[in-house]
Amino acid sequence: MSEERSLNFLEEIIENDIAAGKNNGRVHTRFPPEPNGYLHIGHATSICLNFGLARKYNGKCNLRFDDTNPVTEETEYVESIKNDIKWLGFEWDGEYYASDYFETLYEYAVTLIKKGFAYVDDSTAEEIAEMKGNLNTPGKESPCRSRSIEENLRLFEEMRDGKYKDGEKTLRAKIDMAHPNLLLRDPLMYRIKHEHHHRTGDQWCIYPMYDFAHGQSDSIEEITHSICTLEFIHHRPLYDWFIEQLGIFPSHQYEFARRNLTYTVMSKRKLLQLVNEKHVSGWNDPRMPTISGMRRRGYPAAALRQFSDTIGIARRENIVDIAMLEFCVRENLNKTSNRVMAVLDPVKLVITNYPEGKEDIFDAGNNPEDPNGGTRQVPFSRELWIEREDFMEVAAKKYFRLAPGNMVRLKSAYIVQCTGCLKDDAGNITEVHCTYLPESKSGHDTSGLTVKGTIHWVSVPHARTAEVRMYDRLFRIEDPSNEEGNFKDYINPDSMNVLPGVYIEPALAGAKPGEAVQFMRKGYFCVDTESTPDKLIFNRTVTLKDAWVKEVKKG
RNA sequence: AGUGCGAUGGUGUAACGGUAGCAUCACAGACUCUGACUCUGUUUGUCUAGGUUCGAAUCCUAGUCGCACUACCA
Repeated sequence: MSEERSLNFLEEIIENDIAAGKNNGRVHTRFPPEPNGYLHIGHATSICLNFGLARKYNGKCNLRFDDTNPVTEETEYVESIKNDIKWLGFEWDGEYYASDYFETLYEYAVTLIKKGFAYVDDSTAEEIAEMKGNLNTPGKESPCRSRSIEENLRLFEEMRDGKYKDGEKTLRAKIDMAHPNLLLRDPLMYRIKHEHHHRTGDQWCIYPMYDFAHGQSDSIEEITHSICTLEFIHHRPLYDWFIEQLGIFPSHQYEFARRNLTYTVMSKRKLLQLVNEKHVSGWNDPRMPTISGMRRRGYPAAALRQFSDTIGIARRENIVDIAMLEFCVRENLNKTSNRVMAVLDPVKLVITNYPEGKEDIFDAGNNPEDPNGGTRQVPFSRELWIEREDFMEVAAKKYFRLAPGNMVRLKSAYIVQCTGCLKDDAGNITEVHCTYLPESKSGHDTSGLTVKGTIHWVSVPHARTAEVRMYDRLFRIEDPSNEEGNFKDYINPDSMNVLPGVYIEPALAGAKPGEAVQFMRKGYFCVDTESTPDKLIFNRTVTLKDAWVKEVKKG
């Protein structure tokens, strides 16, 4: 039955907490995106982690938008984020916004001022940076540090009332300007921004910094396990300090290593650049590692969940081979997608002993992996389209497709024997000729023959056409971010190859956007969102593994 | 340089003082009306040097290497 699976380090922490009766055994996580961009595969694994942990331990998981910077945040992103999480198959327990807590946060700040743990600083950004010191020299205390509590209270209220311009004053925590952790050298709690906020409008002109919003929001929601990536590890002492001084619910932060993928970039800044500079068509371009891009590409949500599960979770840096993701995609699609025939690079096959005008209709199984997958009808005639690469005038060794004298099975139809080919003046093959064996009809084969090769085909008079977009990796090297020079220098020039007139079998005529199929022997494809009944468009989701390609490469 | 975190096959992840395992990749073979899927097998690993111990990936010491932190971003 089910194998005993070892726990990851977060599950261990949680199980220990439950065993110790911490929080009465309650588990409450949260996924805290900032609504300033689209979610990517890294977020997807974080979503699976946070929601998955809550699910596993009968807990809850909130969705909380970390919207404390009105300059970059927009409602458009809120909607796309919610949509992506739902598509991934998760439901949040509470939908919250850090901006919901602005009033409470303000009161918390007042509390800290009253306790002498915060002060208003008149220093400019440059002065603050100057006084901060650096990695090996301690900082200097601001002249404002010794202001009286009464004055701080008055000034902070005036900041809120809009009496000061952007950057004129800040509220800082009073901790230790000589602390080896730079974040503890009197970090900023509030800054002035006369900006319109996507939810609170013009109600506020002071906004809390991440460090004075995130932990407090966790605490307000009584989050038990606040999970974030490793770069926030230096923030944890500050996270704990604020909670302790405030005496509020003690949420705890735990960090894990973000997961990187080969042949891609993950930072929002770089992704934004790809979009803005039109290297891709948008955030949901099928080559993008965004959730919306992968969805459009045809990656099933279940594959993303499986991927997240498979790669696990740890605290060491890593770069996951994209082959792992592709494996998960293939494994899911193999079980669920119907097989159909499409000829991407066509050459005509003429069956010289098949009467002109005659046709057969074959029932072809939709999915060998699914006994209840049903069948569809596929028309057959004297002239068929086949792949150009399925014929060789002189067969290479181990090549068992069409070549003069060779026999192959036409999938779901007859066995044919190649008799030769026609060429144009330039020597290009224009037609392949063969004869068929009537007694080899699929399902009623009495020929007694077995052939090594089976190829796919589409009947010429019955064929429909579609545009097929052949996608490949966006970058041509494993780790574009770590390479010398600009990451954009490593964009794969062949990341998208559009085939305008691919022949597809007629059963595909009514395919709807989002529908996933396997073009037999060619890969998994899905109908693009831009597809219409008049102009069908397919995206290549992922290729099939191809032992023949490897054989050819070996030479 | 200061502080913190980390180091297990090509990649990801287990082993919590007692047989270095799983997945993927690669390779070889079987099967096949998809050169797919499936099945079988193979190669490849504990950063280094000491120490503790009957026994060390695990504990200790010293080193090496990598990453993060010096935004009024999150």
